[in-house]
Amino acid sequence: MARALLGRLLVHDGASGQRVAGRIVETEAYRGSLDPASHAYRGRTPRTEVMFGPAGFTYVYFTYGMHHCLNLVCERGGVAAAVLLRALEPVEGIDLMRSRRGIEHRESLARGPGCLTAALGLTREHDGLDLSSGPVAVLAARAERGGRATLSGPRIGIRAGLDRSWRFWLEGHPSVSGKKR
DNA sequence: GTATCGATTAGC
DNA sequence: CTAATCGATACA
Repeated sequence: MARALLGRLLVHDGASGQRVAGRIVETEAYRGSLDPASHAYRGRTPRTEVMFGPAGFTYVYFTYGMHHCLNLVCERGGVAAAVLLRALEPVEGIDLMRSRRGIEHRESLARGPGCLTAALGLTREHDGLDLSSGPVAVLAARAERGGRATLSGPRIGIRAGLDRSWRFWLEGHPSVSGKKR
């Protein structure tokens, strides 16, 4: 699922009326009860409730006292699975992303999960939104891969579950985070 | 109630 | 390598 989700993410900004969008170039899969690295590993909590619901909703969490991360919920109700969006190549609304991030370099605007939400203007207010009817939407487009291969490897920033290659990224893409591109 | 620890990032 | 910074969670 995380591999298949490489496509385009769209976010409509209610306040400004502007739209920001980017190609999804890096993702990670988290699989609830099967996955010691998942927030849902130890069962339902208020924060992870949305992951136990049906696919097609956002899960946005706050971490390290300063960053937000965006996930897309997968699988049927009762099965807690989600895909963390780690990086985008900015395509639309680039100037808005620049002003939000306070940097110029396009490839770095949404490079890393915390930078991605900052560039898109996403916070806990965007948790639990329906991808089919809200301001956050996804277009699955094979053409978005631009001929690059999809590589996989261990997820970043976790201590448990390092044995699984559940991080996926477009080979050599300049907007991919981490050491391995 | 209290303690611990992050699915991170920027900076030295 | 480390500081920043605070909510979610586990445990008493």
